[in-house]
Amino acid sequence: MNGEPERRTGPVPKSVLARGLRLLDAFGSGDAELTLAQLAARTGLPKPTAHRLLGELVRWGGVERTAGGYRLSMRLFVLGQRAPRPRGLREAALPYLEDLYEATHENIHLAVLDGVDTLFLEKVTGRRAMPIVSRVGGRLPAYCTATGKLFLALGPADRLRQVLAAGLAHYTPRTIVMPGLLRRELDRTLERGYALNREESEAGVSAIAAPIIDADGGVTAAISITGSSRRLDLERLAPAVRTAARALSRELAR
Amino acid sequence: MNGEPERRTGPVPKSVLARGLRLLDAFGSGDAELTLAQLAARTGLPKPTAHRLLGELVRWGGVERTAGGYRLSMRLFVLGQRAPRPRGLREAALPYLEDLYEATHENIHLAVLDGVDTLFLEKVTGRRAMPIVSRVGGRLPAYCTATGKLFLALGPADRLRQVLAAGLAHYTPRTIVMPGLLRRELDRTLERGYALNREESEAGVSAIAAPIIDADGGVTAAISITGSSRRLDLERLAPAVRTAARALSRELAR
DNA sequence: CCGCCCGTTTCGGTGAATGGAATCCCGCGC
DNA sequence: GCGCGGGATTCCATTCACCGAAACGGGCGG
Repeated sequence: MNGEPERRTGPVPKSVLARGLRLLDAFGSGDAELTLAQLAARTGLPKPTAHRLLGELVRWGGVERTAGGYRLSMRLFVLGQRAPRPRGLREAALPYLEDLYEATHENIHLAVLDGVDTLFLEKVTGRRAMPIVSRVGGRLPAYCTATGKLFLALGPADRLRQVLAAGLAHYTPRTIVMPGLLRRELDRTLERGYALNREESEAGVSAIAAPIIDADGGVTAAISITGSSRRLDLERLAPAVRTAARALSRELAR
Repeated sequence: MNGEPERRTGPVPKSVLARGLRLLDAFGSGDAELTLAQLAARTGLPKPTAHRLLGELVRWGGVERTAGGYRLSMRLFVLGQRAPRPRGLREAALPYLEDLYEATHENIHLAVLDGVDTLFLEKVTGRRAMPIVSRVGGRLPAYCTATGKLFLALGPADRLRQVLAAGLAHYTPRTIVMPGLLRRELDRTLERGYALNREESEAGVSAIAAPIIDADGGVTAAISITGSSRRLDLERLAPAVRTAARALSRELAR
């Protein structure tokens, strides 16, 4: 009936804390602000309960009231910045990302694997770069992104199995949706040492990515250059991304 | 006895949700990970209670267990990125910040006022920029930063009153701690239209900032260039920051 | 004017949450 | 090897914070 995606994951938890946290989760990336009724519907909580818990979240400061709704507040942003895992990585990577941006003036991403998705931890962009959908904190399926292919190609075989089990969907006509073809593509990725995305996630958009490797030889992250298919000569950019990725890997391993 | 700052703000709340959220707040920016005992002490919660609630936070995913402790997780970072207020501003500002970085190769900040502090929403930096203490999500007193002075100089008079009430402390020998001198400095800031910080927050570090103005003429944010006092010629940088700030203001007002 | 849907408030019953106490599990010193 | 201190974890009887159906108020559209 309504355009809202069904967000309910299992039954409503009985514990107050879990219910309150579910309210936070109910805010999707799409929605700037939500009404009480929407939040109650999404979380499955009775309206009075949602109302009471939201009141508490507002008092805490993580949520703020607006005329006719609720939205996540800056305080939550600040809290999130304290998380050590993305922070160290982002701060170490930033200089390298800036170098790549300056050299290419295209979109530069830092991403990690999260489940079966590539999750963008940082995005450096500018006026001259082609506008694309990705956002910091946003995600795309691993199988149709340059960074994601690295996690699949260089990671344990089980990862790919999970991705295939979850199913491959078309994002563009060029998205690789045949498991066999994807395997071939990942094999090539592995032997090349870098990954490509030729309009597989967004029409007209291509990318090249190189892996960040930890001391044990595992892929922990990836950096990519993304831009207009027409303008980008991916192969020509390979040395730059790979050099940056290798330098960052070395710095992180220290 | 212990080096931990006293984090308790008032008495322990009785509501479960507020208690759980207090556990999240207990993670300062300094500490990568905390033990159960530390968290219980900081929040004032009995150990079994803290243990139970942390278990729930871990199940939710916002906190993760490590060998011998707890830490904030990537999920919290992602959640924070969804907050609309900082996000729109950051995304709009990024191209301008990149331009400034490319032109100067110094540290570029985007900041807003939060209470009596300047809060950094974005930081663009690189290898050639002087390393400084500021971090995304971090804060410094408004009275000793270039961005902060703008909020005080261009904002309502009450802001300054609050800052003075909170007290002025030395961060460096050059920090302005005399209310009269600070007023003079803010007057000059107001008439110039941009703000300076000459080693007032960190030794050897200077900065220049320009304000982001909304449609009603209020300061909503500020951008700054920060670097080595020796290397930076602040006055020479003024046109660049001011132009960027004015352009961003116009874009946001649209 | 009326019906609809939203947000807000009320309130008595109840089970989720509580936290003191007991237990377990180290690492350390002797 | 053995006792000891400090942290983490488990138990469980008590209780009070939480619940949510129901009722209420208020704006909007028909």
